[in-house]
Amino acid sequence: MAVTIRDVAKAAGVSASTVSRALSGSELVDPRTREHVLRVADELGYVPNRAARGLITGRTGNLGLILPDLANPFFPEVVKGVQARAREADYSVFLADTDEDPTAELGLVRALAKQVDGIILCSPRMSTEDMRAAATCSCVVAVNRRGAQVPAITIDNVDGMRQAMAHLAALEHRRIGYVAGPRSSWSNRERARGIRLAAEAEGVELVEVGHVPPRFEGGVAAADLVVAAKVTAVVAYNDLVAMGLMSRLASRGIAVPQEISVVGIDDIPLAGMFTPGLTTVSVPKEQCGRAAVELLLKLLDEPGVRAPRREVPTQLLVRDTTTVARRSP
Amino acid sequence: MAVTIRDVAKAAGVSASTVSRALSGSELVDPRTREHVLRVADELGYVPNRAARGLITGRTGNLGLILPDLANPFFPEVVKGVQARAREADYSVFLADTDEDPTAELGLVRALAKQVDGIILCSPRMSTEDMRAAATCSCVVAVNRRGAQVPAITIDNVDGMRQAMAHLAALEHRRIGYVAGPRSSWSNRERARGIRLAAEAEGVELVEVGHVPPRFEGGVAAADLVVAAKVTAVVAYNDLVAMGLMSRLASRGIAVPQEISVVGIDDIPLAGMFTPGLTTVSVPKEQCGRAAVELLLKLLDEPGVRAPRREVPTQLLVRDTTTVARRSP
DNA sequence: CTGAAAGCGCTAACAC
DNA sequence: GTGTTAGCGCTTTCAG
Repeated sequence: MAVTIRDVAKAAGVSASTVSRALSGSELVDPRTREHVLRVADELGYVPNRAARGLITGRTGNLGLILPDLANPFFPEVVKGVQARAREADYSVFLADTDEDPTAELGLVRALAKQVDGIILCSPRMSTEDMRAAATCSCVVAVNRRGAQVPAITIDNVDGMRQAMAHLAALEHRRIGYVAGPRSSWSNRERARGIRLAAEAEGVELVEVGHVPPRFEGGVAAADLVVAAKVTAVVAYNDLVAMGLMSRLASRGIAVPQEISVVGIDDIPLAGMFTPGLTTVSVPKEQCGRAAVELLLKLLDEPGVRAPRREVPTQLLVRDTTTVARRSP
Repeated sequence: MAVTIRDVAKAAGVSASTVSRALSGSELVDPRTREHVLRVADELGYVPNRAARGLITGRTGNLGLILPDLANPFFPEVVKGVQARAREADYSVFLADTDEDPTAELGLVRALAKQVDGIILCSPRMSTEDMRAAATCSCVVAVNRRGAQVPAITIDNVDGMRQAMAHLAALEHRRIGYVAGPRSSWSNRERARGIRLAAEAEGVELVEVGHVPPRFEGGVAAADLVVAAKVTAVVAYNDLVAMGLMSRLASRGIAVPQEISVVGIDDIPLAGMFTPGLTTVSVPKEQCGRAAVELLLKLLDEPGVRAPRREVPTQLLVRDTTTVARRSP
C-alpha cells in the first residue's frame, strides 16, 4: 500500500538503515549515497510514518491544544498562533474544545498524553489540583493561567487594567464599574486585582458588578446592574461582555459613550467592527499562542528547567470610540 | 516509564495477548479473567498507546480537519461539531489552518495523511486537481465544496438564495444587489447561481457587485459600489461581508434598512449581536461538522461506497431587522 | 561509511 | 480460553 522505508531501500539498492540515516540528515553517510537515496525517496513519494518513528524515538512530533470554547473569538487567534509556530517546527496540532466544562479537561489531557510531546492548556477555570495532575501526564504549558508550578504564558492583566483605569481617570471619571467574569477564572481574578489596585492609585471609586459568563449574554445580563450602579464608566471582563453590555444599553436608549463610557479587554476582531469601535485593552493573542509553543519546545529540549514563565504585555487601544470625558454634573 | 501492556500482563499473571483481548472487549476471553485484567490495568493507570496499535491495525483513531481561516466565525462552529462527533466515536482531531492559502492545503493533507484515518477538508478554493490528489492520499470528505468525485457535505445554497430573494421580493424590492465572494470559491459560485435563478423566477433585476474577500473588509470595500448601483436591497456573500457593508453604509450616513435592506448568509454568532440584528440565511454549521464526521466514519467502515454526498438545508432567519419593504418611490 | 539485528507497544494468526 | 510467535515501520546499537 503505502511506500515504506524498505521500498526506498530496495529501489535505491541500499539498506533501510542507510535510508533512515540519509533522511534524518545524519553525517555518517556518504553525500553521494544520501543524494541518491533522497532522489529515489522523492520519486517514490515516500512519506515517513511518524507514528512508527515515535514508537522508537519517544517523540511524536505532535502537540495538543486544549481550550474551553472556540466560539469565543479570543481563542481562534491563539490557535492560529500555535498552528503557525508549530508548523514552523514541523509539529502537528491536536485540538480539543471542552465546551466550557473544566471537569472534562483532565480526561482530554490523559487521552492526548500518549499521542503528543506536550500540551498547551488554556483552562482558566481548571482546579490547581487538576493542573498538577495534568502536568504529570505530559509536558504541559498553561496559557493565561498560573498555578501548580506549571510553566505558563500569561498576559499582563494588571498593567492592562492600570492603563484602562488611567485612561478613564484622565477623562475625569470618578465612579467606575467593573463587570466581573467567572469567579473561578484566573484571568478574572487578575483583572479584578488589577483594577482594584488601579482604582486605589487613581483615587477612583470602584463598583464591582456580578460575576457573569464570559460571553455576549453575560454583558446583556449585567447592563441593568451597571446602570443601577450609577457609574459614568465601566470596564468589562472582556470584549464579548462589553459588546453585550452595549447592546443592552442601546436597547434601553442609554447612549455610549455620552452617558456611559465602556472599555473592554482582549481586542477581539469583532471589537473593531462594531460602531462605535470599542476601546479595549489589546492582548497579543496570536503571540500568546506562538510563545506557548516556543516555551513547550524549549521544555522538550532541556527538561531540566523548572516552571519557567513568560508574561506578554498588553496595550490599551482607544478607538473612535466608546469612551469620553465625563459630562460635568 | 509509561506502563505498557506487558506490565499489565505480568501484574495480572497472564500473557500480553490476553490483556489485549480483555481490553478490546473480545468475546474470546473468560469473563473472570477479563474482570481481573481490567482491574489490574486500571490500578496501574494503563493507557493504551494508540500509535502502536495503529501501526498494526492500520487505524489511528485520528481525524484531520483542514480549514482556510479559523478567524472567520463560520469555522469555529464547524470545528465544534466535528470535535463533538469525533469525541463520541473516540476519535481525536488534528486541526490545520491554511491561512487562506489554497496551495498549502495539499501539503497539509500529505503531512497528515499518515497520522489519520480520514481528513475533513474545508477548502472552498482548492483546485479540482488538488482535490483529486488529496483524495488519493487519504479518505477525504469535503465540506462546502464539490468536485473530483470526493464525498461531500454541502449546504443547500441555491435554496437559501431562493428564500432570501423571495423575502426581498415580497417586500417589493425590484432591483437587488449581490456582493460576490471569491471567484474561485465553490460556495460563491453556488450562491451566485442560486440568486440568479431566484431573481429570474421572481422577475427581479439583479446587479452583481465585484468579487471581494470573504471578510469584513470585503464588505467595507463593496459598500460604495452597492450604493452606486442604486439597488434598494443587497444580499452579501456571507455575514462578515454584510457586516462590513453595513459598517461602511453607516459611516456614509446611509440608513439600513430604511434606505437599503441587507441580507447575509451563514448566521454567524456575531450576526445576532449586532444592532440591528442581521437578517441572514442560517446555515447549520455545527451540524455540517457532525455530518462530515458521520460520513467519514461510514466511509471507513464500508469502503465500497462511492462518492456519497449529503446536503443540509438552509433557513432564512429574519431578525429585527435589516430588511424592510421598499419605500414607495 | 554501511548492513544486520534488535526492538519500540501493540495485535492477529496460529497453536495448544 | 489462553499463550506463543511474528511483525506493523521505523531507528539505533553493534559489527564489519
